[in-house]
Amino acid sequence: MITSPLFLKFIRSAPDVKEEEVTMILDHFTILQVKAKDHTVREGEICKHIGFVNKGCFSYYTLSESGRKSIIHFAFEDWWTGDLQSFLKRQPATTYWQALEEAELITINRSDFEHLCKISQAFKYLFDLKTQTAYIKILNKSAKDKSETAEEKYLRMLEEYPQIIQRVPHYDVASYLGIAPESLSRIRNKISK
Amino acid sequence: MITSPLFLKFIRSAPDVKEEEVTMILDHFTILQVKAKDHTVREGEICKHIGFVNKGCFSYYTLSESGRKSIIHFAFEDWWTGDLQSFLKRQPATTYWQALEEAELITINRSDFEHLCKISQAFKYLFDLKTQTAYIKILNKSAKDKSETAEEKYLRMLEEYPQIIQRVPHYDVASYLGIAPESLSRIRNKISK
DNA sequence: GGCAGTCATTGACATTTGTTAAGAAGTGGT
DNA sequence: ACCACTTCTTAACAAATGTCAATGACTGCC
Repeated sequence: MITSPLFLKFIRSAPDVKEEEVTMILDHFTILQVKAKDHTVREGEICKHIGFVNKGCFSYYTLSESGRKSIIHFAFEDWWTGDLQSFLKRQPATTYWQALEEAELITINRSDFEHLCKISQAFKYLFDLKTQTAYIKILNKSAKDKSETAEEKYLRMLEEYPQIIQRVPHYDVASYLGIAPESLSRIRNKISK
Repeated sequence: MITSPLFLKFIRSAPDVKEEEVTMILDHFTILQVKAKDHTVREGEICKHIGFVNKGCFSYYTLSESGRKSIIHFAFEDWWTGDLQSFLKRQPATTYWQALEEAELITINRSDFEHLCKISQAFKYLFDLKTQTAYIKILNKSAKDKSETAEEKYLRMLEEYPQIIQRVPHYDVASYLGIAPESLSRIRNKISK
């Protein structure tokens, strides 16, 4: 039985959800311990489960043809992990998901997910809302990424996710910002003065 | 009564949808003619309706504090328009939506939308799927935008949306690519050789 | 037809960022 | 404690992009 307060809070945030339904939802999930640097999804594989980050943090990225890593985003506590396209459509994944620290995921597999969506209005609601919110967020981010300089992006990141620079290797932060690690160093140096 | 083949095709793409339900869905929509350069949404306003682009094309963008325009994307035939966050949450919009050509929208207002989602499983399904697909698309795009040069982004845009460069002012294309109009000119000049 | 305004292009120059290489600092394993 | 390895930083130079200014093409209006 899942007891994570973080996850419980998330489930109970659905409108008018009864404890009976909460319990039923929880029953569909499993705890998964992930070691630092392990991948939970790799390109080409079918993503078998999505997971709620109860502890730790993940990066998700793509590799270009030339082998260049491009970090799309990080997932900290309270976020979901997994290649959505691969999970939902049972297609090969196009992204990698890697734990940057020892982590704990609260996971659900594809068939349990489908079943749960059918029997729980609350869970379906939460999932669709999460997708909607994430979509709106990345649209806004996309606009800012186009108009800001690297330094402005870095400062905005510090405001929005001050934990990133502490918990994530700087070369991954640089990739997330779309710049070279050396450029990030320069920017940090300039700011510290 | 809406007769647009494009819109009908979209509605009928829902699984197991009967003609009765299709008719009911259509009844919730209204045709809106939009003149070139008119805005359907402005920052600060509540977005009253979302619209299916039956004809024409739109740009949607944000204005930074310094007044700088930043094009998030374009919407051609078969896309939806409207500030989703504003529409769904009844909050002031953060984006502008502008017709770049004379256009025709098939629109629905907020309360009809809510009603329709409740009475039509098919419509709710189509809307959530559209959001999901758009989300996945922009995630993939976000990754590429970070790792590609401006020239690569321009070439990719030409492959994915060859119509853009014909139908949209180049300074808007440049903004969409996140570069200065002069840089776009240079890239086009270089490629044409 | 002429005029004003907008848009795309070009060139010169400044600024930013990438690349390459080197070294310093930190980390983990034995 | 030592070594190997990774990460971060710095410097010098190259490449890409932004900025500013000027020009020509085009459009719509009177």
